[in-house]
Amino acid sequence: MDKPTIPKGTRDFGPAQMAKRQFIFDNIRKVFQKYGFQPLETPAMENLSTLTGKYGEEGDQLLFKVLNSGDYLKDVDSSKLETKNSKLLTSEISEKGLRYDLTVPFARYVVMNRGEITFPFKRYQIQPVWRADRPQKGRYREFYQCDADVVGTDSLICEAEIVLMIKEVFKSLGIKDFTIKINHRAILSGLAELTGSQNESSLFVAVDKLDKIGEGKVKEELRTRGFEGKGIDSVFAILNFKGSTQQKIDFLRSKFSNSEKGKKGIADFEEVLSLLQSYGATEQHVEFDISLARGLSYYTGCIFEVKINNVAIGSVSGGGRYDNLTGVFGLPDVSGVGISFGVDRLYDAMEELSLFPKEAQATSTVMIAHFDDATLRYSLHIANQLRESGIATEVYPDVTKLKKQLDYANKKEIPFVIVIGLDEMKDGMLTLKNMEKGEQEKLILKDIGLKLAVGS
RNA sequence: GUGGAUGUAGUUCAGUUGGUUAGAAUGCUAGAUUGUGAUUCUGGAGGUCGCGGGUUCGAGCCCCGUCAUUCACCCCA
Repeated sequence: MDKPTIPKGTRDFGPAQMAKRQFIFDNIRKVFQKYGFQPLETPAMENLSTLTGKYGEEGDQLLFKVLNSGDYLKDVDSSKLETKNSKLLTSEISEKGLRYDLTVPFARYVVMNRGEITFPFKRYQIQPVWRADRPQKGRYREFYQCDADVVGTDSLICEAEIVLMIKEVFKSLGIKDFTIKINHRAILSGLAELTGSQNESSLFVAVDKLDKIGEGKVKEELRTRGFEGKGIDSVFAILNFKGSTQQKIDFLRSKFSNSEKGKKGIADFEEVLSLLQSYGATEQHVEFDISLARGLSYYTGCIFEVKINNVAIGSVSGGGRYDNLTGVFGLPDVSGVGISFGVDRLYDAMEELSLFPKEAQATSTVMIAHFDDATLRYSLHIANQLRESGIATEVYPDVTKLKKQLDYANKKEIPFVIVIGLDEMKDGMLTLKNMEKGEQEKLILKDIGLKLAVGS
């Protein structure tokens, strides 16, 4: 029998990891709720027809597909089997797939429940998603996303509040050095117009790699994709412009005098900045990045991406506005905007930066050690009273040497141990040991309760 | 889908031009300490060297295959 394993790109999370992950989830959830978002869960599986075609051709290949139940080959036309064409066969033997992100299932939900939903609808969703690509650093086949989206309004207040939420989430997690990159798809469209090419998406994909592969390679890629030298030069004249946000805006405005799209993008972006000011927020952490494109093709307005500085991991959060997402499900003209936090990458980054606070390593506050059946039995009602005061308490369940019990408490990083022997049982003065300092004192239960309640 | 790297104790790794019985640290366990952990000292358990084949008198080491892990590309959060 081989040792058991788990599938590539998946992970188990032990108690220590879970405590830290919960810390991240809890903080994100609190922020989402504070901004008026309500929870939603959707199934792990969606109909394949819901998922395919939403993420581009590459995305379709990364979908995990679920085989039909029962004898799934029985009714397949044998001539189709003979072709060995897996794409052709997929639709015959699989009609369900694991969700690839949370936005598309959300759009599906909105369309299905349009009658009951009050718009604007603000929902958050914290669930795993699956992608069948090859795992590497910061990339998993199963990972959690924390999404907050608003649909049914095109108010730029939503964009501004997304920026505020990002700031709050990072503040609560203790991450100080991060950058919120913002751009607007219409600005990119304006850029595309300058090249005179119709091939917008190729331009976006190439430009998005700018900070990763550099100007030379981006130009090379654009050339091989059929962009003209003059157009490329005009794009880079803009991309290479250095200056403050306001200077960038002014510069772009001069370039976009003939571009309706470009002008619209700039106006939106300026409005978001102005709204942030009205909230009393600063532009700290916010960067106008004209090269930011983001891959998902459904974005149409402002786009966001958050990077933690000085950590070699991809972006930990991203989002944007999409005007047409519900359109593919038959509900046009519903605009939405959303943000997604990648918990797994946040975890990796925070671990690398040693940012998890002590509280995130949740364990019992106190353990009760004892010597024999009588003291063990006596310790049970002590435990009960401590728990009634809201103190996380555990009793060492076996009668064994004190050394072993303390060893256990030490390994679990339980900060306090109450030692109960015959003496303690007689006079009610319990021995409270502080495991960190190694000190101990004798106290009555009530005082121990007070002390631990304050400490925890 | 493409390319590189790595597979030796529970874990992290060492292992000489191929040479006899494969090591260390850490962890685990028992004791020094019959009411005190994380530090100290002593003992013990723990390995089909990923798997299959080949070369050789002899393979952890060389060759071929295979599987797994991992990094990068493509792509993407």
